[in-house]
Amino acid sequence: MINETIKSSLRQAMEQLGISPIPPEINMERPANRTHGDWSSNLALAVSKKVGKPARELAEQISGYMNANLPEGVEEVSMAGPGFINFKVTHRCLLQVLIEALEKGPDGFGRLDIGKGRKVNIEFVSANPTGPLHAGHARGACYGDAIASILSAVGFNAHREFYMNDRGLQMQIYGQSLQARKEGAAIPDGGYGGEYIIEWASLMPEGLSLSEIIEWGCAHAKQDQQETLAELGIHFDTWFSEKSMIENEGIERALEDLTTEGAAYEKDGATWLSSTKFGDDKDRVLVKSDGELTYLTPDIAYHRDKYERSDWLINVWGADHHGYVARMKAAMNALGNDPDDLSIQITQLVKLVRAGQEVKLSKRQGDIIELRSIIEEIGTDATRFMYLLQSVDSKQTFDLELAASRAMENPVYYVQMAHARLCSIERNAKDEGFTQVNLSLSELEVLTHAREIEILRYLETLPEVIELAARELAPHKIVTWTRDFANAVHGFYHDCYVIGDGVSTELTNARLNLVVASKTGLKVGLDLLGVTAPEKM
RNA sequence: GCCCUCGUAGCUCAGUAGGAUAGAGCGACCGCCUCCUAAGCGGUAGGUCACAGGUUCGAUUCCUGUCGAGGGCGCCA
Repeated sequence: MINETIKSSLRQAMEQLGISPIPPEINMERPANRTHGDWSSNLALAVSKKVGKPARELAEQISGYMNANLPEGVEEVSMAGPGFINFKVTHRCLLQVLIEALEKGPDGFGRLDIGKGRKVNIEFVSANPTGPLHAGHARGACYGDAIASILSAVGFNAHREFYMNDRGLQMQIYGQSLQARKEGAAIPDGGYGGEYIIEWASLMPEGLSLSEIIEWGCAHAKQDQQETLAELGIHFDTWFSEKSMIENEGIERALEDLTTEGAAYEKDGATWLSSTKFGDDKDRVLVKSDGELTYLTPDIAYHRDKYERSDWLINVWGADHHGYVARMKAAMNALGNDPDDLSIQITQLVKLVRAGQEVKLSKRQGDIIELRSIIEEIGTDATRFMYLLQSVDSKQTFDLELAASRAMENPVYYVQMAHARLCSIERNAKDEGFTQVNLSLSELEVLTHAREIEILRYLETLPEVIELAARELAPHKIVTWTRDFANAVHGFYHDCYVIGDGVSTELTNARLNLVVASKTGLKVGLDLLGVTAPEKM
């Protein structure tokens, strides 16, 4: 990478000029303003104090030296502002990204190996098996799946996991609700009042016992959820059953070990976790005085199980669960698992509007807008793209009507259209007898138009963007890149004809390389988001 | 009361491991098709980065406080 080359030449320049101390880490960044160059270093500003000379003076000295001894791939070094050293990269160096993208293709370009095959377990959705997935599950579903894809792309061994709370009181109530609806009776107090219960009860076989009803209901809910997730292209590696930990005594063992570690105690007829010892603000009940487990206890056993199977755990939880973070980390800490290996990502709420009007998420008692109906309304691609559009740290609002529209102001269409246009150029070129053939650097040198340079510059940043998205578990950074890159593609499309009068054969061939490389970039980005890259629209 | 996330253009949001003139899309206004999808491209207007302190050569970014929005503080799940 060119920035590595620049770093070592900076270091060399300091040595030659006798400037010390040389910092262990030299910081290279992309200047916000392109006229400042392709790369920039704040080296002079950073060391100015220690060296005892003004930053501008140091920057002047270093850039002067480097201009006289230009590293490979650098065209110009300059000092600017309060003491930045800016680098302008050569045209040839910029063109290299084309060769890389074309050689690696959509399955290789932008892939890194920072994960080194480490196992990361991503638990997300984990809806109760008592009903269909609803609007509230959408953001976590899209987010969890996207970070799993991104982490895979940077060399982690990613595992998608869904935790099913298939035991406990709420399953009893769910079963009783189904049973009541089956018999045409009123649902019990605090029961599941949703419309879907009536429908599901009618699908249920006659004459089942309550425990059989629960088993049927659980399986039915799971299947229903699986279908919805499949529509979104989300497939879990593991559906982990809470009940299975009763059968294999995992919960019991967790309780015993907490007691052995001195992290659990008895009080008022209940068993408590001394979570305050490990950073929580109060102790939490593990076993209620009636002998029933709280939600926390099986979840502790479950997380411990995940620790045994993975190097890194990521949980995607809704904002309403954030209060749960401290106690889970405390419990893991008590059991001797490093809480830093557990990342808990909280997703903030999403508000839906339709044509400017807020969409009420809960329709009536027990019924919430189903995720399925959102997918039906706006389509799979728009669902994924829109839910990934913004940082999960922020509350989000988006318009269903806009997301469903086939119009330029719809960001999904804007990006997909850029890909479709590139494909269209390829098809038209083929009709004219041109097919894309990988060219050499010198043959690509005809690509000098400002629009072409802009594409090269954006394309080059994709691997960095993927790395950042992985490091920060932030898929929306990839979304932003695809939107910016699509903008560059549309500009190129508009101003640079690939085939036609006045375009030389050499230029057509070079531009076809740019077209295919750009397609690769868009495809890589969209793949990571789980959005299709259409050939035609 | 305590905890979490957020507050950036009229609207929806990027940006911040401290850096140069704070960006995009939409909306408004003005241009651009005899030519690969005008489902597009370009331009103009629009900002006290909620507010007040602090740290720093430098703060939208870090710290403290205030205000505002949403969420959470159960022997519920």
